[in-house]
Amino acid sequence: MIELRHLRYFLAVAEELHFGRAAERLHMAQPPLSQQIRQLEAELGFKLFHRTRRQVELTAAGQSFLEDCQAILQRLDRAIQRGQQANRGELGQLSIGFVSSATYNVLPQILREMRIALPEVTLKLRELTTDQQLAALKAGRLDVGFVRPPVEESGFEELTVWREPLAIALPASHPLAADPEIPLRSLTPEPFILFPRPLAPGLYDQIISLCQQAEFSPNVVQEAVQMQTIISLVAAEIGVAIVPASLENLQRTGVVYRPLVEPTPQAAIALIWQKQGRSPTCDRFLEIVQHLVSTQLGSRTK
Amino acid sequence: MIELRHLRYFLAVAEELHFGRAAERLHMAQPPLSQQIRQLEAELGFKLFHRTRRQVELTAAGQSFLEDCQAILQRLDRAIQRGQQANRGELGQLSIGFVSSATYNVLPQILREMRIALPEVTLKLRELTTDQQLAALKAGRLDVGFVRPPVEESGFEELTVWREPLAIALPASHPLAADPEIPLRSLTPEPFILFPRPLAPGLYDQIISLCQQAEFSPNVVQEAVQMQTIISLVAAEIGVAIVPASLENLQRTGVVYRPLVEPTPQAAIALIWQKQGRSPTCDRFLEIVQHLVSTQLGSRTK
DNA sequence: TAAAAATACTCCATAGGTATTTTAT
DNA sequence: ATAAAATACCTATGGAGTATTTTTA
Repeated sequence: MIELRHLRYFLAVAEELHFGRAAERLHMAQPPLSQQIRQLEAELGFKLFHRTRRQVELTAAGQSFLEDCQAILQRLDRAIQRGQQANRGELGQLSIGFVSSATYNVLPQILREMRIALPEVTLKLRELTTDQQLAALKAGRLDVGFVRPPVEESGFEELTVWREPLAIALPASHPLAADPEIPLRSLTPEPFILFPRPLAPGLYDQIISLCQQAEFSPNVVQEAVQMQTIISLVAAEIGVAIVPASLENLQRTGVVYRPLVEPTPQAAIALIWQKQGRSPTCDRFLEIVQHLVSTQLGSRTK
Repeated sequence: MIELRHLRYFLAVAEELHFGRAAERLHMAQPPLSQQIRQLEAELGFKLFHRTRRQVELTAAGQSFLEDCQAILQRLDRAIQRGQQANRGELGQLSIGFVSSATYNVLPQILREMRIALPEVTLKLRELTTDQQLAALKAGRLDVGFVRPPVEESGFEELTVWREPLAIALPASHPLAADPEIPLRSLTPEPFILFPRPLAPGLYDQIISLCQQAEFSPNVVQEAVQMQTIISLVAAEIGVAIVPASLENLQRTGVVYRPLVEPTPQAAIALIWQKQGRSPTCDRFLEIVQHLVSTQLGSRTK
């Protein structure tokens, strides 16, 4: 059976064209080297060298085999390198889920950082709702997810990466748009646009309870799944919406964002991942996000 | 030190994802297999498998390494195949020298045959004079040569691959061109075009002695190295030339070829090669030419 | 408790060493 | 006569086997 030993020995002899010197280079005696080459030739079924006692030279077949051998040994070195890289999480791919609103706050900076720190990692980005992400994480189709907390499921770890107040999105033509900030109670008679509760129950409940503190129940005239759609409906003057403040990064003609006079609950985005069975790539990603949160994103929290 | 054994074992375990079954497939016991994989992991510096006693699965690094391993083992198989091919002379390259006139008789068919029989052999064709070929053969820059005999040098083997009579090339406007064949003596007053003797002494001497049998010495007004040039000079009405009959395959307006009335010596082309140090490719080529000569070229000899 | 991998040990095949011979220059 | 590879023989490392233990689902 051919072993790498044979190839390494052959390479040395082919380069030195001298069994004695090759053996020296390999830190071994000459007879076992001769023996191993002989054995290799027997396995291959052809002679590698013309031996004329006084000088050794490659046969045509030996020349051909030499080139392949060099490539094979080189390839093995590369394979080891790449394995070690993958082991350090510097190679591979990472499936990341995110709620649409994450596009307007944490995602851009995190992706930028990833491209710098782990350029060889391919990111698979999938916009999904919080519950879709939970399902995908459990099925192993996602490595991490940016969701709207709370997450009730067990088996997950969680890191809050973003906190922000709520704000009002209203049509630019609306009379209240003239004010720099808006008391919640003044929205009592307004038609509201909201997303279906199962989509992000935490955020949904925060919005409803905020209204209830102002002693009214929002008059929901339209539901929409994506934040972009909600804002489009506001632009169409269907109604107003209470949204996370970072949505103001989604500029759209006909829509203005105004802060609330009252203190609002903080809408959070959390990064979640499975406690067990993480890939090294995933670990490296978590380290990077953790570092970002503690240095930059964390301090920006409003 | 990593050996192919390790890679083969790893491949089996990675495919079976089960040490017991993999060991079975490898016709060995399970403990030494576990040991070898463990050893491989130690050499590599990273874990290949997540072992949870009840199930084995590849790590990310293991996945990466697996792909490379498959490629490496496949490449080795191919390397052996190619080495064996080269050993049989079905792979490699062959440097072939030839005198310009060989282009008009033996070369085309031999090259055609080579392309069919040994398509993987790259032919390096070099048009050289007989003496240049001898020098190149001795220096190892040529494997074989098609020359004009005789070859005086020792250390060569020789095979006559072509014999042909001599013929007259003369301007179409020449009065003798009207005759179907020409008596040599009628050329006595003509200006002759000939090549320098060292270029092909055998053929040169044949031409001169032919003239002397007709009791004249040719009046050489112009020398030229290549057959093409000689024919061009005939077309330009500089003179007439005695050439190997197969030159009629070099049709050129203004030139006609006529046989001689007298029997002429046979101009031969021989294939020569060094007695020692031939490559397998060269041997295969010689076999093919030998076969062609004995079946087709030989019987065509005029 | 049952299935599978790891551990402990034993053995022998063979890689590699030493001494010597052969061979070609 | 000499340099270099081949041959002969020996040694001991380590690959592979058997028996057993450990682990977790």
